[in-house]
Amino acid sequence: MKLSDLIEEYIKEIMQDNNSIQLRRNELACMFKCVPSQINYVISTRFIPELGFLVESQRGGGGYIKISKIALDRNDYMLNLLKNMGDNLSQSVAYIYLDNFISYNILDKKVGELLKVTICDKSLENVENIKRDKVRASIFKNIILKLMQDE
Amino acid sequence: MKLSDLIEEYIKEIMQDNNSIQLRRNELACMFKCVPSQINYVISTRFIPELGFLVESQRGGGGYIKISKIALDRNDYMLNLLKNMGDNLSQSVAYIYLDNFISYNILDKKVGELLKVTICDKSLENVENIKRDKVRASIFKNIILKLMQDE
DNA sequence: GATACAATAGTCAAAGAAGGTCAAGGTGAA
DNA sequence: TTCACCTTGACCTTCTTTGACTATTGTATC
Repeated sequence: MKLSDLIEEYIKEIMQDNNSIQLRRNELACMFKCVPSQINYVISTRFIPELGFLVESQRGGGGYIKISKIALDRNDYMLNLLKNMGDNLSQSVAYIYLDNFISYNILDKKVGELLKVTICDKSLENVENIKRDKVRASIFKNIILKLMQDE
Repeated sequence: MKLSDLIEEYIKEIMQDNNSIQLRRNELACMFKCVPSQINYVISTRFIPELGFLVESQRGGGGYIKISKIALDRNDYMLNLLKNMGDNLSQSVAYIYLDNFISYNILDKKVGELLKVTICDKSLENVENIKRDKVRASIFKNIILKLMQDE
């Protein structure tokens, strides 16, 4: 398993019983025997707003990184996504959105995984590379619309 | 015996007790003293959907190739479709297939309707007209595979 | 209060670690 | 000989790890 995954797991572990935690970046880096910026990498790829996390930090003596779970209303979330996602969507970001749908019980896990398949690079292999993210965005928007309609 | 056959045999061997395995491409290539792309060749010629396999992969550090068996016997209808549907699929025929899936209880009605959205003409509006049915077929095949995945 | 220093965290680009694609050339059976 | 299949290597894309450099904040000193 990758270092980043381990760090992610560790943080999620200690967040299990807390909606909000505070970390010392250097301490964590030391604990996992990596450079401090690795922690930033983990946070910026796995504790993003799209996944329902809010990150705040403070530099200087006594500095910290604070991670909180934020409560999202499902419709607000989807509407927000629709408005802000733009016309292009990469596979990895799409997966993050779908994982988020799963964790907010908007989608059943199996259905979420099935939807990943409909927008993965492999399914879209016949679309030219440059247009792939655009097509994916279009499919994804229509999925959202359908999900909102079913409400 | 050819190298490709040996590699195929090896993979099938370790799949005997597992419906799903993960490989490291380079490791395997090293083990068989061949170039890594040979592994791709083996996979793309011998672990294809028509033969009952689903392949997923991840690049980058900690990357992998995952091969799963799909449940062939349980899914005659879908397998048949997969083999016979060809490389192009119109929206209307796709809808018929999905409706069939629903009536055979392969899919929940809601999920089926959601999947229709992912392959409808509107979702694929950014794909050139001539290529649309081809892209749809690709997405559809991947949906079938995922549905048949034996996990 | 201003200044300097120490203690944090952030940014970004390069290097590393996978896997993917494609086309050219090799090989063997019909 | 030909054709289908196999093997190889150069080049591409994606994700992770590392480190040099930067920015901010708290604290001690003047």
